[in-house]
Amino acid sequence: MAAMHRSEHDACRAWQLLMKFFFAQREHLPSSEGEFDLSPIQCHVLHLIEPGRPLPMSRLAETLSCDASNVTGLVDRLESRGLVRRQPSPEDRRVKALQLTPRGARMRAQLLRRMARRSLPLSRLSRDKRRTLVKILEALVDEGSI
Amino acid sequence: MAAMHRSEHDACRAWQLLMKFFFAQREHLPSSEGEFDLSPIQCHVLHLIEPGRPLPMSRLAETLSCDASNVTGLVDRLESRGLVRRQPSPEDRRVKALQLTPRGARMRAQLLRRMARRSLPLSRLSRDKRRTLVKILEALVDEGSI
DNA sequence: CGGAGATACTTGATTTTGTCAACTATTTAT
DNA sequence: ATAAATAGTTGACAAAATCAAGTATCTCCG
Repeated sequence: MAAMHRSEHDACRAWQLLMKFFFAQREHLPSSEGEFDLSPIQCHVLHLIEPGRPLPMSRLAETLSCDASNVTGLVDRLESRGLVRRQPSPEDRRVKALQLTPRGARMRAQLLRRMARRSLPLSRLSRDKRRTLVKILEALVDEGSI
Repeated sequence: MAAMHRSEHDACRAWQLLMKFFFAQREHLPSSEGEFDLSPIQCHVLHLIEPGRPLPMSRLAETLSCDASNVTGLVDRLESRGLVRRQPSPEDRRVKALQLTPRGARMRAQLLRRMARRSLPLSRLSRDKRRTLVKILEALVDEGSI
């Protein structure tokens, strides 16, 4: 620890903080407020499927860094609640793309609104910090290359 | 979505990016490289127990925003691997404080070193950005108040 | 002092997440 | 045309998470 370079130390610290934030944030997730009955992961999946932008299951597995069979299970549960639909792709009949049902889209919108609301840790940041954070994270997640 | 204020939009985006980063990160976790046989959560718990700083199980449950019984299970598994010890507190005989065993401390150190080195996305950031990120996350997680 | 209520942790039942290996169907590449 | 790769599913199972109920201990108040 003492022998750690400054840059290493920062990377390490950033990792720890991100993990802490991840867990801390679950407390504020709509899931724990009863009105939705969604787990944190289900919330995240709903967030990842943008309305009108079908998402192949394989891409979801990639984004979640998990096994494809896990995605099958996640989607099974979301589908059984009528939030998501599997749509077979015309170009490649192996792939099934995920689409929000109208109910799923409504739920997602509610979710986003709820997460953005006041008094959550994120909204307590100054505007500048929030914009800076977004920029740094965009670089990290490397969304530009998609 | 269209009706969302700019600040809400940023908070929302930051939330999505943080979640994405969290999942992307798991791919690079030591757990998935075989040499340790620890799940991401076990890594995080190990990270949270600082050597020489016994951590009451209730505080761990708080930090993880989860039920106490979940912590019991997590600690059971870590204890059975000889990484962690439950130490009954002398002042309050209800609480059990978690301590790293020598083996646990070694594992934790390795973990930190490994997390800092690796070609993680984090190390691609400039030094300045990394420092800024750490500062903003500290504000988010509100560690100052501890 | 003594009991009421709060707190820390455990146990048992149950659901959800997550992994792996094996399988089907389809596509790509040789 | 065949072989190899890819997308998804299934089944078996471990790990993570929740809830309700229970034990032990502590705190506080009359």
